[in-house]
Amino acid sequence: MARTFVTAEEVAKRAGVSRSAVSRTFTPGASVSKTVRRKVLKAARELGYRVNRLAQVLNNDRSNLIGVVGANLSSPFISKQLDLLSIGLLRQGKQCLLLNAADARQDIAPLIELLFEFRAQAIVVLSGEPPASIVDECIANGVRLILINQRLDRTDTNMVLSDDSHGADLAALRLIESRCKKVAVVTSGSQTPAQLRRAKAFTQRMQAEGVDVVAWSGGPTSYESGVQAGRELLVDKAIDGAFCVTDLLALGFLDAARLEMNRRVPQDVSIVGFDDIPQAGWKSYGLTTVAQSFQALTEKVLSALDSDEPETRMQVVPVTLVERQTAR
Amino acid sequence: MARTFVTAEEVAKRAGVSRSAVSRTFTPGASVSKTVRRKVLKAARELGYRVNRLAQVLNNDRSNLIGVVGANLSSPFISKQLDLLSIGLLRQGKQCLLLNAADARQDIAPLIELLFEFRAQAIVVLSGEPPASIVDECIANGVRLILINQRLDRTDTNMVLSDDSHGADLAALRLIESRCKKVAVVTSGSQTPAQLRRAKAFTQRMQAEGVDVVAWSGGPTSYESGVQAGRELLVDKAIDGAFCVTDLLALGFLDAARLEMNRRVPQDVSIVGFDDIPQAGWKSYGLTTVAQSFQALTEKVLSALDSDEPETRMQVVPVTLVERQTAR
DNA sequence: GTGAAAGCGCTAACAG
DNA sequence: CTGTTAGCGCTTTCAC
Repeated sequence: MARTFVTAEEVAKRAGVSRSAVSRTFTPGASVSKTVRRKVLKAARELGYRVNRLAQVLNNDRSNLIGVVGANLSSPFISKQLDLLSIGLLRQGKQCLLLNAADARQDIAPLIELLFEFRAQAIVVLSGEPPASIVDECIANGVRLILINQRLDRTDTNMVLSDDSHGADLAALRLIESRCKKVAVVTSGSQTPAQLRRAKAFTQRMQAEGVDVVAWSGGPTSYESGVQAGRELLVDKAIDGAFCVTDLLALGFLDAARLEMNRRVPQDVSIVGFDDIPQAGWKSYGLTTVAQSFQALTEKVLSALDSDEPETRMQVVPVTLVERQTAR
Repeated sequence: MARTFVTAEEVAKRAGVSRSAVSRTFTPGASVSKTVRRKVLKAARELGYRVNRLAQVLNNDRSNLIGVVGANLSSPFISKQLDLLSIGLLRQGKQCLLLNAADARQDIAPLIELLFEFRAQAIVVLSGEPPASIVDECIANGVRLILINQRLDRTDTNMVLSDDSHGADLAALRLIESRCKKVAVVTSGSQTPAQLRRAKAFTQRMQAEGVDVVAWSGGPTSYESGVQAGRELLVDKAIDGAFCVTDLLALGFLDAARLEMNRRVPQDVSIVGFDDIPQAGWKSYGLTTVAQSFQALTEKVLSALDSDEPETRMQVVPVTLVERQTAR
């Protein structure tokens, strides 16, 4: 079993040229004669040579490594983001170093530290909130930091986020249109900043309109938590509407309403979600929800990564209400 | 602004010791005196020093980088695998270099080449089939290759896969138990080897039992393709059972059956899926399905990565039938 | 236990 | 255009 990779030196020897000639052949804008180039490529092919990017970086200091940290990678929402992001990165010729925070409450600071050690050029945070000290260090070391759906109160970081408050407002207006008298707002126990923003904006609007709102919160951000919420809340026969700050919660709530608590949706209770994950569109659900544009979010992230000097610090991506069948 | 990272040399200077002392301090099994160590650590902290792993690798040649290539990263099945895998890797102190093949038909060879350039220690293939030449090169360069749910006809590669044929057999037996007379077997148009194995084993068993089987195939591996299959197949009133080689297909089929084709499930038609993705357990579905153990699959992969000399080349993970409500 | 010095594989600045 | 010569940041003999 051959152990070590072929080096440029070996290629040079075989091709009968200098090391630098080899290097140049594999450097985009270098000047090499056709003949030398051909000889080198031939030798390289025969030997199975590949540049060692790690060694390359040592000189360049452009690692092309983009750190991606996030938790809950199998949730429909996050996985979609990751999918689009990783495709885009590859297209930009960048590599994606993925660090899974395992669960959202875990401190992501150590992961970011690790990314420093790999000299990541930029770090994209899909979920979790980096402590201020880390943000400072990113800046100090020239590592670009991009936060998704995270709103930090500082102007020196890139943030791209969906318009949560407006989305929540759309949801509120829709439920008002349904003539709801008493609505629930359900969040998960992990109360991320985004969830909080949505719940708050929703509640404000509803109360402004004189509608009763009861808040529920608990469990992880999952289908099951939604079921639980439905089970507990719908004991109250007066509740005729619900805003679940996440589709996963909404889908669980919907199932609990119909299949356990014996409610007709939307006749007895109107339900609105947030995210527009694929499952929201499945025929058994047809969830009315506030759609985040995964595509748009990802594009903003990618362009922030690509530009040399990021002019925009906070980019808010618009959301839209997707009307399906769960709101009267 | 693109400030450069602090180097070991600077730390050495500040601590008043040699470079080597610094290096030793950050090398697990090295011999440094308490005092020197303390001085170094102090200086390092003050300066915000981090070892440069990239430079480290140049000497070590243990990059700790594990390449992961796959397509369809947002499908419930793949994303779950990736989630578990990335958590496990981190726990093993390895880093995950993620390359998204964008779509399954894309050749993954170039991605693997790229991984070579990064001197990945091992490569895990979540989906897609690497050409033989690439497999050879992995071996030649001492890069361990691990294929998930891929059955290559060679003994020099690590493969971990679910027991597809047995799973398909379980599905067949279950439908026979339902007294089905004419069943459909639905695969997606991308006909992966795994799908083919399932369909084949199922068909064989059914025909052996004298049951009529009609095959359907089309579209990507998605919910929508399942819907399409249901729509087209259930025009035939005689069909009273279906085996969808993937849960995503099964869920779509189920919805089409109930909501479009006016069938009661399981009374009129029994449906069995494969995978056991989270959605299969959602109350609106309650899909009877063959469960792959994501956990077990991942564990095998992780242990194959961890062991120095992989003894087992092909590891088959058992599957189980999860009885819910879609089979009579 | 410690420093000096020699690489790891590559790129870049500098003569020719 | 090409080879020679320095490094990039780190680890690792090897003497002391």
